[in-house]
This record gives sequence, C-alpha cells and structure tokens, in this order.
Amino acid sequence: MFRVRFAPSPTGYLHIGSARTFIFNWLYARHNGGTMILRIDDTDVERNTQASLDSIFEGLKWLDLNWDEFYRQSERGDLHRKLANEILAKGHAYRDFTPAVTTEGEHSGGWLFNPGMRELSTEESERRAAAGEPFVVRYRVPRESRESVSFTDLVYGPQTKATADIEDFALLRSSGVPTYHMASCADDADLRISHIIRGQDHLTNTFKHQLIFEALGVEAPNFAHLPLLIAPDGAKLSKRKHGPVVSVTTYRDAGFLPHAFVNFVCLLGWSPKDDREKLTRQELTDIFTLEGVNRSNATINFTDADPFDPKAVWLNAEMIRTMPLDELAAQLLPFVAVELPRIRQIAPLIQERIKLLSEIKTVADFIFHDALAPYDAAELIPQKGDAAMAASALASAEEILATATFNHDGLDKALRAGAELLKVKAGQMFQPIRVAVCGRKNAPPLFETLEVLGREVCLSRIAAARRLLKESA
RNA sequence: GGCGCUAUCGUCUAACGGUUAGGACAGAGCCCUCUCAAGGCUUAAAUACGAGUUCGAUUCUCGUUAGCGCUACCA
Repeated sequence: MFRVRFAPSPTGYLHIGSARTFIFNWLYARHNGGTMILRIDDTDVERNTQASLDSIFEGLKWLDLNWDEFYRQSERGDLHRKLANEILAKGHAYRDFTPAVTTEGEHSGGWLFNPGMRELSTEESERRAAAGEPFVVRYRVPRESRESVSFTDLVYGPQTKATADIEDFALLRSSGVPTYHMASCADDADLRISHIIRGQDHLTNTFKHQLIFEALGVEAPNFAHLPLLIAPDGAKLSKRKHGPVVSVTTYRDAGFLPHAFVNFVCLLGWSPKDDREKLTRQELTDIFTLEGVNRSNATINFTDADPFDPKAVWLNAEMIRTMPLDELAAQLLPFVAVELPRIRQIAPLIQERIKLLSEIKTVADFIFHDALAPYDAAELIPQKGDAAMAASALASAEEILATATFNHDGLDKALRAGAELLKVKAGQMFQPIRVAVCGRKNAPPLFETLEVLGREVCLSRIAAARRLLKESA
C-alpha cells in the first residue's frame, strides 16, 4: 500500500524544486500503483497567500500532474491539537511558559530547552495554563533514557543523531496553532502516508518527526530525501536572489513544453543509469526508482543573459522537432494571435528553428506583420554580387513569381531556371528574394516561405524591395 | 559555534575494488547546404587534497578543505 504526499506551504509560487518533489512523488506513486496526495501545509497563517495557492494549482495543471486525494492542513487543526495534547498527556511534551525571546535574546550558544520548564509539576503546569498564562508546548526529548534517534533513509542510508543534539522543539504555538512539525506528522500519521519523499533540507528534521511518531504510538513512514536544487552561485534557489527563473510558470510562459520541463527536472538528482536522457512520461513511470536518486545537490545552470538551463532548452527543442505538426500547432496557439489553421501552415517552417515555443514570434515575424520592419538596402545584395545583380534578380523574380506554380517544387524549378538565365548562382538569386520577402538574411527555407506567404504578398514585397534599391542607388 | 549531509569534465550524470574514467548539454573544428537551422563526423574537458587498507582505490576507512542543510512560537 503506497501512499505518498506533496505538501507545499503556500508562501510563494510553485518553484522548480517543489515541482521536482511533486514529480518524484507522483512518479513513485504511479510506478507502484499507489496513491498521490496533495496536501496544502498552510499552518503559517501570517505568510499564506491566495496568489501562492493559485500558482501551485496553475503550475501543476500546466505540467498535467494529477493527484488522488486533497487536504488542507488549516481545516485539520482539531486533529493536530488533539494529537499534540495526547503527546502532552502522555508526558512526552511539556508546557513552556517562558515568553518568546526578543530579537536581542541571549540564546546564542546551543540551548536545548528553557531550564526549569521541563521540570514543572503537572499540577503547576495545569494551574498556570488554567490561569491563562501563555505557553508553547514543547517535545520532551528523552536525553536521559536514550542515546540517539535513528532511521534509515531510502536515499541517504542509515541516519543517527544523538538526543543530546536535538532541542526541545515546539509542537503548539502560544496561539494554540500547531507548528509545522506537529501538523505534518499528525497528518502523515492520520493519512497513513507510507513514504515521505521530500527535500534534503528536512533530513535533520526527520529525527524530530521520528520522535513525534513514536510519541503518537504509530509506525513512522519510510523516508526518502532528495538532493537540493541550487543556483549557479551555490545558493538555494530563491525569488529574491534569482528572480522569476525559479518559478514554474516562467518556464511555461517562455514556451517550454510541459513534458520537456518534467523530463529536465527528472534528470536533476536522478538518473536512469543507462545514458538515456529523453524519456516519455510512460518511460519515466516505468523506470523510476528511489535507487536512482543520488545524494549531492544539483546546480541548475542559468545566467542573467540566459535564464534557462541549456539542457532544458535542448530537451525542449528536441521535443518540438520530433512532435507531430498538429500537436505543435496546438502548443504554439497561445503564443500568437493567429488562427490554428494558419499556425499549422507555419509550423513546418519553424519546427526545427525554435527552441522555445515563444520564438515563433521572432522567427516567423515576417508572416505576422503586414509591413516588414525597415531594413538596409545593402542587405539585398547577394554574396560576391552588387546592387545591379540584386536588381536584376529581383526583377526576374517578380516576373517569375507572377506566373509560377506557387508550391515548393514549382518555385524551386522556376527560380533555379531564372538564376541560370541570369548566369548567377542559385544562392545569389535566392538571397535578394529572401531579404525582400522576410526583411532579413536569416530565415526559413525560401520556397516553403514563399508558398506560405502567398503570391500577392511576395510580389508586393519584392516591388517594395526594388524601389528601396533604386532609392538607395 | 554545534550537529548533519555532500564532493567525477563548465553543467547534469555513468562506472560488482581491475575501463584508454563512459554519455549528454554547452564549447571548438570540419562536412552537408539557397541563408538560418537541423543533421553527420571530429575534438577539448573531470575523480577536491592528504594518509590508510589492498596486488590494485573514483569506489572502502580516517583526516583536511570546501559547499550545502538544520540549529524559530517558518515550512
């Protein structure tokens, strides 16, 4: 019975590291025929935002990742408090009436608990609580009765920590609201989570969680911690420091294919061990195992100039190149204000020229704008040619295009014949035409481009180019 | 500071204790070609450092160094 959960706290948008955690959980669940649970860990009322919650749903929707059960911690407070009080009643926790220390508080060197509070008698504790004195409930780490706490991580192996190094952490805040540790463990126990797959930043917290599960009298779930995703500067990814490049929606808006993103992220901290890189979703679910997860942090390689990891871009370009044209056209639709049938015509022209879907706007700009952006007449002059050659090529092209069969083969034949007649190389004939119709030298192949543009547009742009050439002479 | 985790090309990674340390991306060069791409071929590039165990260490042990994480009434 495999039950896994992704438990984000809605205090920022869905970022790439969280997305990977979801994906690994999802893959693990699907691989094992288990249950994927989405649980919103919103116990920190101060920092929760609706925008953040929306961003989580938006991101997961885009990635086309689903879940089988959904919970919100804020609706389960009764359970958390009940279990916390059980722990208190059993004597595994105590009330700490010490007021929260101010910022200049003196707890500099390794205090584990507030002296005296652990030893308060039950009677006094009850009395002061009843009198309305504020308190937090702290776990009573069993330093006297026990040397250490241990568990075996499915990724990092056997882990042990001395109880002497674990502080008496809070279970309930003075407001009565459970802390992350309490709420998380209470829910994991109640939801019968079998495997907790989460970021390595929780590895040392796991000893505390182990203690909570024990106090609750339930068997602890299995743990698998994932190496962290870090920025090229070695720091943990953060919006403040690294900007929107860490947000999943940034990838979407830039024109990544959802699966390219998933594929890329899977390669960070996990390997199929057989040199395969491009993997379909089915292949990923088939071969994903925790044994393939490695232990060292992975750097996402980006710069200010180039905000996306080159490998992610490459994967995206690969998928764009190999996908059916109808599907590509559908993916391209949100990026331009053009009808689907027209995009379908353009798609073959740009399929192997764009790395990101959004690049359709620049690579095929000459199709979307009636008027070409101004260009220098010198651009029209072919390699090893002069203005006269450009002029005659364009004059000839105008004539040819007026009557030629307007498809690839027809244009190919007619234009090559025209070049021969002018005694110029094919390239010298084509270049002026390309610049005339596209407004620049680098563009998709000529014949297909002419065909998609249509006779009328081509002729008028060539006429305009001839005028430009004359004016600049 | 304390505790923990990690360390292979620039990046992501592979390698039962025995390999010329492999692959991919990015880079460089060549080819193909109507430009740009795409594609093909070639190339450069790594075991953090020091001990130990062993016939033999990227792999096991210890130490050093570095990076990261945790050390909250954040999650």
